[in-house]
Amino acid sequence: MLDIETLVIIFSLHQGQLQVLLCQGQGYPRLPGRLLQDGLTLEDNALACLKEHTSLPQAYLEQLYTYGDLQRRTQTGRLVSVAYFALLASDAIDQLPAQQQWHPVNDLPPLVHDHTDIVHYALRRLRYKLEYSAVGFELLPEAFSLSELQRTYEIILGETLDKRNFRRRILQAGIIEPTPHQRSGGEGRPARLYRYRPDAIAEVKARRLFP
Amino acid sequence: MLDIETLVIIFSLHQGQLQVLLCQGQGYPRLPGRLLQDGLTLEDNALACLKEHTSLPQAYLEQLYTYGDLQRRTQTGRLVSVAYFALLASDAIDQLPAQQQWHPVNDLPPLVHDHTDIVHYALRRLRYKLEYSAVGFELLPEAFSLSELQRTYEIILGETLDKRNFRRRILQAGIIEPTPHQRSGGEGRPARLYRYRPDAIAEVKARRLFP
DNA sequence: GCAAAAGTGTTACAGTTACACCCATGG
DNA sequence: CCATGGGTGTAACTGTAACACTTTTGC
Repeated sequence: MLDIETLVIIFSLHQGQLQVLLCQGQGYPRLPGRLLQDGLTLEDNALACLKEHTSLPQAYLEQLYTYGDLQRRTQTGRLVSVAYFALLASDAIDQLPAQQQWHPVNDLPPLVHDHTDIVHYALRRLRYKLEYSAVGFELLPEAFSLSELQRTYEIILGETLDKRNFRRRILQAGIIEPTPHQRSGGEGRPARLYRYRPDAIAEVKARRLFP
Repeated sequence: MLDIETLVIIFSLHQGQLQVLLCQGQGYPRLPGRLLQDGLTLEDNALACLKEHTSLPQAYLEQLYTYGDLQRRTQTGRLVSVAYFALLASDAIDQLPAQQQWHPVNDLPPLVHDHTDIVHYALRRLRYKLEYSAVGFELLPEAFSLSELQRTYEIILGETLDKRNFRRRILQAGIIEPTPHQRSGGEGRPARLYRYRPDAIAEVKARRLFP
């Protein structure tokens, strides 16, 4: 007997940290998963899994890797796991039932099977992808300030960035545009809000290093 | 009924071109594939597929993508295809039965299903990977000259590279080392042979472009 | 000695990094 | 008026790209 499941590593920003959604497994927490349903593509099945756990029908979703080792089994037989990772916008999170099990990716409890390795691999891919594509916006609301964007990058990359250099580069890249609005209400000077330009080229070709 | 197959896009250099191994499909040529066998991991199944078609037990092998749309079917039911790409060293090729169906990747015949798209995606990944990892060596024999290495890069990338810059960068990266041997017998001055340093770090972190 | 491929450095330019102060608002 | 976060430019440096001639071998 052979089964396929989709696993989804669901990332979001929360309390200044990158967090992952976990659910109850056998003994240990585990990644949300769902057996592949007849009539659904792999991606639709992953989206259905996302919806089961967050009620959100849509999100940035990308295939990560397919795991097919022999330890991977259901009760009845062999299992192959197709892992996806998802990025949730922080404003979407705030509207959730709030009884979710979010865990900071830097401080995960032990997980079932190899799920810890899978999360770490997803994080590696996310960091890597941040460096040559515009994927960081997926974690922010539609309108955001440059400081919020910079904080997002810093949280994911785990390092601080220079404010002036960050702004210059992100604006020169032409992938965001100012909106007429400002974020006021907080302390300090109100920030101009920007939005991602949907017509911008999503992936900027990185300069070749080698050779 | 649900089945899993592994597909393998087998690349090699041949006659100054990057070529792909195809086999006979229904009406059109197709990529080598093999239904997942009980007791084999996905990767071992892909290796078994490679061995069926080339008699080579080993090669550079990397998972590419898993295709799970609804058009993908066997006679009996649904099919999910886990695609891998393989790189064969050019000296290994020369020892093959030679009745293989190699096709230049730039001049493919029409293929069954979406196999043409899969090959093009594999090529994109190969090109991309060449820019930040040492994967180019996998297509060469163990000992190679710098000119041969440069030609390999030029063929895959589809552009010419500056000889002096190429040499400086590849040597500075410290990923190859000279051997005491030379390649003589051809026309012109004999070339010093180099080999890949197995202790070198395989992936060089590309400079971040963004931001 | 000539054809053919191997090998070798320097200079101009572009992109990256480092760095400190003034501005607008709310309380 | 002061605390808080927003916003701005320049100079040194580092890495990249462009470029032409000499060397070694076989015939």
